[in-house]
Amino acid sequence: MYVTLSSESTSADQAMGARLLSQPAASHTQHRTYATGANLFHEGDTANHVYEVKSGVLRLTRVLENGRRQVIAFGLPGDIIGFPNGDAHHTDCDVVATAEIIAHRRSKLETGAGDPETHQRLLRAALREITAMQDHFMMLARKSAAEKVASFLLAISNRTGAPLGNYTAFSLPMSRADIADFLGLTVETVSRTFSILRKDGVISLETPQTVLVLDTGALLDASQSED
Amino acid sequence: MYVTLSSESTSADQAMGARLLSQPAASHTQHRTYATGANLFHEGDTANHVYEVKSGVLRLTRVLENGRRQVIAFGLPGDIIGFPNGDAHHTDCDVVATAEIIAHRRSKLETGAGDPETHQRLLRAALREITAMQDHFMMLARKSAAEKVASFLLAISNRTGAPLGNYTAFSLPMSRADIADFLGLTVETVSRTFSILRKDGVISLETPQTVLVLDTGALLDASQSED
DNA sequence: CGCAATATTGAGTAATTTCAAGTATTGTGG
DNA sequence: CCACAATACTTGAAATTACTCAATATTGCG
Repeated sequence: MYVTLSSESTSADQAMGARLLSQPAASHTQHRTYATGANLFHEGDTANHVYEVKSGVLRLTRVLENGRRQVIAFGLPGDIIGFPNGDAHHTDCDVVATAEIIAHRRSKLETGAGDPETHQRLLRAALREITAMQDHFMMLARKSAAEKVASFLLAISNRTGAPLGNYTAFSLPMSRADIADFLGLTVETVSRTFSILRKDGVISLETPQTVLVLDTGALLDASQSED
Repeated sequence: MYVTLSSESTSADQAMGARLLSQPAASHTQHRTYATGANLFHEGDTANHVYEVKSGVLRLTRVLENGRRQVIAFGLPGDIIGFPNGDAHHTDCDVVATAEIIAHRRSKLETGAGDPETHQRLLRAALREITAMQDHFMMLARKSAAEKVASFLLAISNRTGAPLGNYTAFSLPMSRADIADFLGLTVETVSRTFSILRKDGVISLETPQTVLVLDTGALLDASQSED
């Protein structure tokens, strides 16, 4: 059971600087709330923690020299992210929707000494992450734009959706550009695909960030073309 | 330092059946040689081991219901593959080129008790795997066919290439279909791209499976379009 | 040597991107 | 609170890329 504290240190200027890493570390587990736009770490930063998302949404990104960007993953509640390779983080991690985060010292992942239970939990999360990324491969390499967008909406819906009458509602805090960079599409293609789903009565958008799934079956069909 | 034994049990009929998993396990580490075409495990199999590649090439694949296939990774010498999620493997693993394999019991990954050094080594391999997959994301989502093929050749060249005069030679034991399914392309596009690289004097193919890199610089340029 | 499997090449097509407006939405200073 | 600027999203048309289908060539194996 985790106690989620909204510490007072949530202001943008503090959060933006990832002050977390420079704080005196009294315990091995820190609870913090990060505001939208805050950065948890940059690519190349020394990795001292892995992060457990209790609420909100994080975004892991990687940028190629020529500016092309890839969103590696979104961190939703329940996810543990920021697994380092060697001593450094290999992605940027930013807050897309105000998030309560538990920071676990990296040593808890690396050795079971002291807290074997957390060690096991983090290890299992890392292995789960590998499987999740393999799913993402299928998405990136072997699905059409329509299937990608439908799969994405379905995944978010299943993870964070709430029933609303016969429908399912959820918020989409990330931008169309984030979605495009996650799915390997352009912003225009993502937007067009949303429009088609709307025209077909599969979803409805209260605002561009608020989705109502009207026909889950149709969305499921759209997520995996038949043949 | 590892001693690589070519055990006598290399015949196809034994290797094909992944007999390894049903053998009495006297030790926690087994050395085995698997012939081309052999299967180490299927998706859904109970995962008792992770596999360290000493020589040869393995292939990890995943298949969608509608038959679309994704090659998740190739296991080259030095790689450790087959990290399970829960108790089951989530990919198929087949041998593309006769391979010497060390099977480590899964327990060695899961707990440091007994052999903390191997535990650490396997854990680090899992984290390295996450990073490698993130690189693969950029490839699948954000590169053109030409860039994908060039990146792929470069990666294999760096991992397994041998100098030959001023050039670099290596073998490409996997089929064009495997390469296509790894890069998210069709066989035809892969073949065409090879032809272009050949016409441009970047590579030369002794046989379709034997590559000679004539101009590493040009290959490097091709792997990351300028802008 | 001949056959089956694999790889290459060609032509036409479908899908997504690119470029270019246009329309909302959001945030900011007056 | 409003006007304006900036940002984000949507839509359209043209261009490009990779795919599909089809035929041919090559390779490897029995």
